[in-house]
Amino acid sequence: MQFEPRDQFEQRQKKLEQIQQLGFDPFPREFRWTHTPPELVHAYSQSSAPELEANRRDVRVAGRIVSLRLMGKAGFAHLQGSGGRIQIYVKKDVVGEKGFELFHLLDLGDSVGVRGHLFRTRTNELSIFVEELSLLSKALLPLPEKWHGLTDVELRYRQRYLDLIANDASRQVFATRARIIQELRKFFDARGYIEVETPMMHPIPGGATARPFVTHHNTLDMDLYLRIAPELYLKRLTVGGFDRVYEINRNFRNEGISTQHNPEFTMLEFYEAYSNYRDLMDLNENLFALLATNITGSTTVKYGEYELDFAKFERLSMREAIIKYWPAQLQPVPALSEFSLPDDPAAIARRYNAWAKTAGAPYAAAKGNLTPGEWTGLLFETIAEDKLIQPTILFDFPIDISPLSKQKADDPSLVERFEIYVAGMEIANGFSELNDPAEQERRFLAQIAEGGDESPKRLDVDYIQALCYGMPPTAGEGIGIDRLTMLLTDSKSIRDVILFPLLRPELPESQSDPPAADPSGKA
RNA sequence: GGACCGGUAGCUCAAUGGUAGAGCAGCUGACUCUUAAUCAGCGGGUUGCAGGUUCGAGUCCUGCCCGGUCCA
Repeated sequence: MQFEPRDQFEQRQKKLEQIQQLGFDPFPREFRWTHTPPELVHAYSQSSAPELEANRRDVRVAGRIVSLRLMGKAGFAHLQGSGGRIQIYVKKDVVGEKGFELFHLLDLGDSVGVRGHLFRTRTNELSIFVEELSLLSKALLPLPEKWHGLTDVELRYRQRYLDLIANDASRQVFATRARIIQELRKFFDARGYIEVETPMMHPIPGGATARPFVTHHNTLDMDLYLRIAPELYLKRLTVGGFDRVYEINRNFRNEGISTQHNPEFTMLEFYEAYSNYRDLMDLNENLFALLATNITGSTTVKYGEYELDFAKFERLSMREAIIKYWPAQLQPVPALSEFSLPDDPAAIARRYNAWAKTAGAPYAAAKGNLTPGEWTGLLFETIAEDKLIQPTILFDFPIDISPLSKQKADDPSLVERFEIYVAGMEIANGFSELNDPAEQERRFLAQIAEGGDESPKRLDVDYIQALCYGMPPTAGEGIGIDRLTMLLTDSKSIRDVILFPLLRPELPESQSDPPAADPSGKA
């Protein structure tokens, strides 16, 4: 075992041995504490020095040493734990010869426990007057610099534990993420939903259009796919009579990595029988306003340069969004009716692209031949998506890009589907679920016929069979938890809200070298 | 995949093509109310990797690795 910086690592190991020689266990098994550091700071913030002296408070506190000021026969340190820190004062007279020797052998980063009583220093800082000091765990490697913390983003992701120790803001993000998930559970539990867990390994990947990760089960000798979405299993449960179900769990998509994409990401999916997509739109407006208020204290949330207002959602059809954000320099603006004839979306795209080339605007680049609905979707992504900053419900999707949604009664080229966009990001996707097994089979077969990496290879007969037993009219939705957390924590990269985002592994050479004889002659 | 930016001590950062530095952390010593403790002294580098240009490269060129941002 040998890590950089070698000199400090060895120095700390030497101290560890000295601590053992004093008779202390450098890695004891437990410490009984009465308060966390932030609990004390909060509970006694108003207690004056005379009050604390008159009414002695005995406490036992554990934490990591994050600052250390030694002065001859006394010293101060700050203990950090549970997201707060408190100062301790250690005096040789009080802790004794051995206790003070231990204090001198401590380093920044060590975990310690103290027993003592509260007092205030001359500068009025609430502190613990230590009567007994225990080492709880020796840190053999030094912490990042105390003043600037850890700023190297690569190190923050690779060694998240250091980021969490050094950067309180990072700790806060993940604490907030946990509260968001708690709030979501409360919201759905209160509405009579039950939480379920469905398979992460699927024999046929389904429920989304994405390239899956493949793995293999040896005993059954079968390939399995890490799920790209839980959708088809959750809908089997609505067939089974779970009329309101939700699941919060990971999805896996074998695709690119960006500030908005991680190959594994967390999704909330929920299904509600006897409701349609309009009901879910209303539910979302309530949910987002409530979440924003409970998490940030207000329905208006700062995100980068924007003030997002979750109290009001704009509702736009996909076609309306394209028209609304159609470039002003390119006239005439297409009319709504121009999207309905089979050849027209492609024609609109051609006209847009011809202009985009000369204007240097984003290009609606199609891979292969697109159907009219695919053209409409592509036009939306190219022209409008990144303009949807304020919370927006985008609805009326083309059927061609919505294989699991129910058609609109008055226009079978469209489906009862919506997505929620905030800060130019897709946050949620919901629809009235297609529950006609014959129509679902036709759509699956069309997908398979189209081929490609992102299409299913086999018909999910089992799912069609489930629909044949009758699925009630149902509305369902998925909400991306990572992106939602980004919005509510003002984070601009998904990696800042995922504890351990996927990174390319470091070159192994640096740490696998056996320690050789030192050729430099130093030592 | 492409463009641009970055990688220097454990951490945070300097260094016209001309002797690789500072602060923090570390080590030795002093100090019984400090708090970015202070004071005196000391050690610490394959400048991401491999080539090239040059009398001389952290700096310029080429390739590669890792990361970031934007685009596809």
